[in-house]
Amino acid sequence: MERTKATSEVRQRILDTADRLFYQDGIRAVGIDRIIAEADVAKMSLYKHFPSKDDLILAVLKYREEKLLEFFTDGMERHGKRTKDKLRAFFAVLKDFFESPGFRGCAFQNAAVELADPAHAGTQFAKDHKRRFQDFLAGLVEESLGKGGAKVAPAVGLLVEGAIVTAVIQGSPDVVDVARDAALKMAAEAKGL
Amino acid sequence: MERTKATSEVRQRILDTADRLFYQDGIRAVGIDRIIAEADVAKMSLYKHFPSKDDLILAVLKYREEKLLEFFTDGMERHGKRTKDKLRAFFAVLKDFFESPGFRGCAFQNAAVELADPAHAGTQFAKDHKRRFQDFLAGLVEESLGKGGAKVAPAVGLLVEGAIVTAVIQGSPDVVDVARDAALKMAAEAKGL
DNA sequence: TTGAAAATACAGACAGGTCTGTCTGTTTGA
DNA sequence: TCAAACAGACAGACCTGTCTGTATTTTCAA
Repeated sequence: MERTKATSEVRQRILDTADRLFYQDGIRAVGIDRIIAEADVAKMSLYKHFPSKDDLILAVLKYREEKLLEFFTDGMERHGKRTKDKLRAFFAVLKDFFESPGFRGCAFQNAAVELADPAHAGTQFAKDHKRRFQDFLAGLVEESLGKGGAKVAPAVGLLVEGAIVTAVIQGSPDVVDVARDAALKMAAEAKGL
Repeated sequence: MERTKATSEVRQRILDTADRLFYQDGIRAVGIDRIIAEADVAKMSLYKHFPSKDDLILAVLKYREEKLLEFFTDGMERHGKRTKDKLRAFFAVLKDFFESPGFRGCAFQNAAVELADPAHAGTQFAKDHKRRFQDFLAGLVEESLGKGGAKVAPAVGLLVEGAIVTAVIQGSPDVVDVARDAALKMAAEAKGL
């Protein structure tokens, strides 16, 4: 297939560079000129693939969600060999995430804060992503607890979100242990009843 | 007295306006020109009170922490008349916060995300604020549970942080109920043991 | 009480830089 | 030949921070 369009190497280079810079320094702090310089492409190439910066932002968020899903599914499989409990494996991957170089929290959360506009497509996407992520997490909890999982999944989600923002602010991944222990305890008690 | 200096009316107007605009639209999205226009002051007046925008940002964060402390202490006293439990009163005030007009999450969290620079004085202050806030919360938990509170306070903190970011993303304050119920349950179980 | 000096604030031009997005023209490779 | 990418000037808006000069208010002494 000569779908050069969809898999254009230039387009991919722009996406990778923008993703890295947006996450590292913030969406508003990174200009188009810097992206094209570091991606080593012409300005018109960028604007051909992404008609505006807002379009690029949205494309980057979609791209990042793909990579994040991959990171978690791969990671859980890796950790799943040692840990039977899916929830425990999830928190192990979350810890990997916190410890990954350049970790600066949840890109979707950050985007929503930076955009500061509920009508922006990026904000909408961030909201949708959080719903999908919560569904994913609720699925894991239910695999561990059965139907009773639906009762504790929302609270586990809050522990995870809280751990993310706290890890960024504190500049330390240690808080993930607090979240994991609390989540496992909640799960154990829900199972006990 | 030279009270004109410390409580200068112009200075206060700048602080109030900048606080409102920074919280509403974001620190980077709000320029000096807009602040002086809405505060109805001259540009040189602003730069006399705050030598740079970074100085203004820091001053606004300090100012906001004062107001936040006031909001919570006042609110807890108000709710405390109906609720004996301090932790329960805290979550009632948190709900008030989520429902306040123009709610857009935690200003310190937002500042840390927007500044995207661990060395920035604003980022440092945000980190310090979170520690103080967590200490405040831990104090409440211990008042409810005695020494056992130290065990659950960190997890309660994560529930609160998670609730804040989730309320913003979802655009709904309802999630505070999830956090409250989970926190009270954790507290009750810690007391039972 | 009055009048001059000093501090404060206002008004707005300006410099030098950045931003997004457009345009023209050239090069490259299939 | 033709589409994609490169190179870079450019417009128009915005940014922070400086500067000059005027007006208002406060202070304090005669």
